[in-house]
Amino acid sequence: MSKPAPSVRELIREHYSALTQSERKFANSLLENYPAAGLASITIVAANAEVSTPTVARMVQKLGFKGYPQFHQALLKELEAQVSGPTQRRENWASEAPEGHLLNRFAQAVTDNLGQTFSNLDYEQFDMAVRQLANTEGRLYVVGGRITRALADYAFTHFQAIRQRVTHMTSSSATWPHYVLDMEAGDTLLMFDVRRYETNLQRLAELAAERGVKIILITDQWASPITSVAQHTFNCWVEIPSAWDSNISTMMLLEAMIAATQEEGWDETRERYERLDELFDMTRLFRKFS
Amino acid sequence: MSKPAPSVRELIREHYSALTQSERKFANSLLENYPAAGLASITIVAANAEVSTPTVARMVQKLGFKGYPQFHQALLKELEAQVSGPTQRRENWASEAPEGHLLNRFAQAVTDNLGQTFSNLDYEQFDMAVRQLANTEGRLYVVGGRITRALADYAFTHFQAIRQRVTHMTSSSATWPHYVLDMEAGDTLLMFDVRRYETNLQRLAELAAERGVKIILITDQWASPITSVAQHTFNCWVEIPSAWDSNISTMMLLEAMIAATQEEGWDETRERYERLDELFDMTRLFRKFS
DNA sequence: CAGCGCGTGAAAACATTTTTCCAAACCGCA
DNA sequence: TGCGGTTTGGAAAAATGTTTTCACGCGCTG
Repeated sequence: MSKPAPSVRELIREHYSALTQSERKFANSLLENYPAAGLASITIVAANAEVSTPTVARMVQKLGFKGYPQFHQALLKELEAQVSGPTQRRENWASEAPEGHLLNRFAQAVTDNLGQTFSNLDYEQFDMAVRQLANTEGRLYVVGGRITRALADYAFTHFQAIRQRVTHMTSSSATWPHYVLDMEAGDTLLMFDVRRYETNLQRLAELAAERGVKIILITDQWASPITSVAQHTFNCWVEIPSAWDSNISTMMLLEAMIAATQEEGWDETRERYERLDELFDMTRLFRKFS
Repeated sequence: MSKPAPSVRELIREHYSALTQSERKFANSLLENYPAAGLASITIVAANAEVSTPTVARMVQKLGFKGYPQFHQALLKELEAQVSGPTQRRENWASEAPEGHLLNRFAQAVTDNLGQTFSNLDYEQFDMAVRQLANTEGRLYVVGGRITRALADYAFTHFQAIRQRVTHMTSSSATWPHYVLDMEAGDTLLMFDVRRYETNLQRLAELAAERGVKIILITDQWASPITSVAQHTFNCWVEIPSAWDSNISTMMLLEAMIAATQEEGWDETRERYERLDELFDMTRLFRKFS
């Protein structure tokens, strides 16, 4: 063969859009546990993925194999090539990219950041902050800086779905005084401030604190000065080999908070969530999967 | 099992003295090309070693297997263990939180997602997409859906910093036709579409594709239908134990793209970047660390 | 050199796997 | 709600793989 045969993984990617729902179910099962989930007989493999044998048979044909045995052989070849291959895959999330490829350097940095962030996370603080976020007696204000505005937006979109009384303070600091005017003791202010800490944000934090607002601050490993007026501060590791900072760990923390908040107030908010879900269902074109 | 199962290699050595001539012939053939020479069907394996099928069948029974299929399975297991062994060792980001704490469950899910996303990433596609993103001859349009709007915003903020001619198509789809009007062949459209794929986005993609715009699609593991008109599609794993989907891996991919784009066109954009940096410096209050 | 026993593989019998076919379920759509 | 196309899995048919049987050949032994 002149071309290097594409891996089964690649074949799945390539044909994924042409696969039916059950076929995807199998594809996912295979990708999740690759390639082990494809090494047994078609009967067993199908049973593991909870689809029927014909489904698997049809799918491997879609991938371009003449039949299941061919597919099976292809997987074996890959496995074997990997074992006898030049270097044992590196322990991390090496993509197939070459050693020094940006993707791999990047993956390394992200791993480190997430690891650091997690191990420096005080889960009791986390739980308290979550309780605060789930408390719907006060309003919840969300605000971010130049870069973190997107995160604040993301937070807003989700919190809005799971609780009432949420406000996104737009990035134009000119409008902030209006919001502050309405803040009351018992309200919560979720702030994002990573380096180039912004003066405006600090002023806002001070004003809010004076009014008795509880501040939850998500910042970087060097900690924004807002820390001093915040109830709860969370530090996220953000360094990557680049001129700017990564917000993946920030995002991770945020999502964890959203998930926890939702779990916290699930009984009360479930109905709300389902109603919203239905509203979207009414306009959607494509079905959500199982 | 209490004892670690002995490898087939060991079994052969152990029983070697009890093997007949033809059986040894097969044993040697297997050891010479281990374990590949034992992975096919008994018929083929026997033919390769130039012995008869019964010989192989008898021998594997001598080794202690009930039949050829069991022997075959054992070889597979070994192979698989070899491959997944060192790789599988996942970093444990466990915070100090208790075992079943949401933080730990969440960390687990995120690890899996990032791992999956990375290993399914086609780095050649990635490089091509990056080259497209770095190409400033055409405009770069960025757009997202209901949830991914925040990501599109994040992308916009960064791309705007590193290159010229970037447009963020606001989330209100009513304004999209105006943008499409101005699109030209050679332009690039960076789209985010994760499930509950949105009809509007698909229409937009189709219109843009018709005008010769290159589409880079960032979607989830189930692939938005936009795939069919996109130049480059990237799948991000998004499942977490929650009613909604995680966008951490999406964010990771996005950041990797931004980093790569910046690296790609660094010489041309460095000056631009520094100038912007200075502008921010002029208004900031707190010093950037290190 | 006849007789015995073991090793071997052809071929038959058997078991399993794979494929094909088809009817039922499902889905989007009018 | 009913229609038309697609998807799905049960079951039978076909193919393939595995095991067993058995007869032949070889070499050793008395």
